[in-house]
Amino acid sequence: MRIPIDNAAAIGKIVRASRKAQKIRQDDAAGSIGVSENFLGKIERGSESVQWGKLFQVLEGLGVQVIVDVPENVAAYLNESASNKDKP
Amino acid sequence: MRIPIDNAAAIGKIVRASRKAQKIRQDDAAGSIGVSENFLGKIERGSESVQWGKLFQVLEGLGVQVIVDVPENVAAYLNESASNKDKP
DNA sequence: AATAAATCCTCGCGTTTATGAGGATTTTGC
DNA sequence: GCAAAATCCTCATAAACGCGAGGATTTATT
Repeated sequence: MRIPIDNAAAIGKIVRASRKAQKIRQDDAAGSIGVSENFLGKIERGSESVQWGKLFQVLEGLGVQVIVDVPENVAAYLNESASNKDKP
Repeated sequence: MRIPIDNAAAIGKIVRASRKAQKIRQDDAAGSIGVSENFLGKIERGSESVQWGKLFQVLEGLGVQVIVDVPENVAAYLNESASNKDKP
């Protein structure tokens, strides 16, 4: 099930729902993922000032896959300088 | 074009490619988005310690849509306590 | 090759984070 | 409605951030 993230805080609801779907407490989830309970709570409440790396770690730990949608022409600029033969 | 993010640092390549596809310099992109050039560079280089809110702001500014993929059963736990009639 | 442009990196500074522990407050189960 | 559990919030501290400015290094242009 794919869900678009419209604002930074929206990721919190995803995290909470994912955790609850697995029937585990904040406390335990935080512990097994390797962050503090306080921090996980902050994420779930929609704090935007959390570190990306740690947030990603939580998403991974809860089985949430992150996907980005970019314009087609961006593809030509990925693989930085790996024989960029299609750049206009 | 949808691209899965496998590790926190991978978002950097997306940001850089998106910026280059628009042919704007770090300097200008950073300015118009409202962050420092230094910070945008950090993101593009894959720093994981940047704040989620600011990273999201940059993604938005560059037209990168963020999507998450969660297990189906998570849906029942979104809309926190809005008549959750389908929770097992 | 040489110059100019763009990106990267370091430094110091003020501010903010993440954590742990403790106690409120809310939610859940009986 | 009560008691227990879960979540939230506050506080203090060490650590790390984000910014600005300056100079290196890389990449582009002629």
